[in-house]
Amino acid sequence: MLESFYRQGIRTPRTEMIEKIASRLKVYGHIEGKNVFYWFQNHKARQRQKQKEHNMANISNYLHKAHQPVFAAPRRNVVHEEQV
Amino acid sequence: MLESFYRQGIRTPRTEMIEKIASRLKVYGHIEGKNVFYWFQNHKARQRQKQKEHNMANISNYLHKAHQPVFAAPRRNVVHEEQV
DNA sequence: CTTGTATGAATGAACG
DNA sequence: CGTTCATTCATACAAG
Repeated sequence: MLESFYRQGIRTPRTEMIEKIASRLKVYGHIEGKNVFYWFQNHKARQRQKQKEHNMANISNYLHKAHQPVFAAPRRNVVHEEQV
Repeated sequence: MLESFYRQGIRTPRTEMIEKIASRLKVYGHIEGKNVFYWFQNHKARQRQKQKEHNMANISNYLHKAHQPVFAAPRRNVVHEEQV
């Protein structure tokens, strides 16, 4: 249920929403508002973390295997070539 | 130690007090004034949050379960309506 | 049993 | 000040 809310775009629900969700979850056990709050906090953070690691992996992969320079700006009038 | 200060009523200490506390805490590690400052700021904020959730829980409880024929809710300091 | 991992909780730091 | 973010701690559980 929490994940469905998350998928619907809810990231950092307001206290009101939190309490509403918590009250619906209470049928399954002792759920408090702060539990819901922590869930969203953690889920968002870990989603970001995952995304970050994913990007890092891609970049790393790219730097090691790839062929084209990453930030290759069109060169013009290069007079003296330097080693980088 | 910080909590004892807090319990004694210190909420937003002045720079002078902050530095005094920080200097006493330095024996335990690299404590700076801003660390003490953040501590009081966070502690106060989270104390309020807790209180807020407590109130919300009561309200929620009231709205959902306690359908006693009460006509007036003689509550004061109900932090229920916020921005819309 | 130990090792790895998922997750709730907590807290320092910082933003708007 | 209220809220959000990043990081860490602690624990439960799974894999080996």
